Amino acid sequence: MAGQHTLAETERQVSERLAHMNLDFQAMAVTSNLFRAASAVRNHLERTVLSASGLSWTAFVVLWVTWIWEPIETRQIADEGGFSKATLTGVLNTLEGRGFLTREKSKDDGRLVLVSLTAKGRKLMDGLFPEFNKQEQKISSVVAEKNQTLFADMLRAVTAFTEAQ
Amino acid sequence: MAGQHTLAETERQVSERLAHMNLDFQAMAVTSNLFRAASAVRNHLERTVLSASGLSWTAFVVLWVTWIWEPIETRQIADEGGFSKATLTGVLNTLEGRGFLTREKSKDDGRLVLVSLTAKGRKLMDGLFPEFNKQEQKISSVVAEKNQTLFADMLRAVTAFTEAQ
DNA sequence: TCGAGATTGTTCGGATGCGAATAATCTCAG
DNA sequence: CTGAGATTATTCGCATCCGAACAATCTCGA
Repeated sequence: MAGQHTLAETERQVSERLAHMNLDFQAMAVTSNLFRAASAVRNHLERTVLSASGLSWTAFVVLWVTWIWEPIETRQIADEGGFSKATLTGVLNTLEGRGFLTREKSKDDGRLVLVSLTAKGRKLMDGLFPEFNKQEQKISSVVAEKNQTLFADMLRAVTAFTEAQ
Repeated sequence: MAGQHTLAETERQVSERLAHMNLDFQAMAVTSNLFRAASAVRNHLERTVLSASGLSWTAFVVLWVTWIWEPIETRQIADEGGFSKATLTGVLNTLEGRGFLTREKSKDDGRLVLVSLTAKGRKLMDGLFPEFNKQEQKISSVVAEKNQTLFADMLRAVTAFTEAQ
């Protein structure tokens, strides 16, 4: 990112190339900036916070969701994190191998697997998340305090609508 | 997504579990909803628009950036798309193999590679992008018209600040 | 009771995705 | 002119990532 072209230059070039197509450029700007922002923030947090612990973004999300909800069913981790069950299986293998969490068959329903953090995993999150949140705070501060709630609300609305489709 | 818990339930559980940690919950809500939104929109667009053409999200981004700027240097594609050069090499191999674009060594600088769409690739984007934009429009419509510019501006600010870090 | 259909986690094959190392090429001080 | 350093795309190894197929398990009407 932060490429040769500024965001403004890119948007100008886009409207120039696609002027004849009768498109909704405002909608294009919304989604395109949504992805740029998510991608930039993700890369930043991976570099500044997660890489020191050798965690990928997805691995961190899995740990975080488990931290909040443990014991948690795997299908719920995938739901909360927004990735597929197949992906989750692989990440759980990695994290279980590193000793951060454990899998356990549910007694009530033989199809389900319950995930919990180990003491090591809990210690990792206790140390990592405050640092993670400090970066979140810095990033969010570019949006004026009074607009942050509106910002989060709009993002929530986009999520809710899209998932309902 | 659209899991067992609503967004509100999740945020309540988070503040309950982490109440003792003195965190910035508003900042947490901003970034967490940023990723949920980006992920939901990406999954939705992949399913409704891209899967019919057998395109991954990243492959589509590569084609789109090339469509706008061709002929374009590979390093710029990676910049605009927000992924690494190593990733780009693989995706370019895939797309070149399917006949959507071509690579060509720069005459001015032997290190650079220029990418252009083939007629087949251009035809694909001519057909695909209007449909893609229609979905973008539907998604953006959940944000009130008068707020869309503010929304895009806030996303731009987040991107700019984060990349500058 | 029982079996067809639904649900779940895993496996499989193939396509991203990245950091580090590498070879080719360019730049520019001396 | 020249060679040390910078820049670029690729390669390599490994960890995601996904859809589809699969086996195990559960549900629930007949």
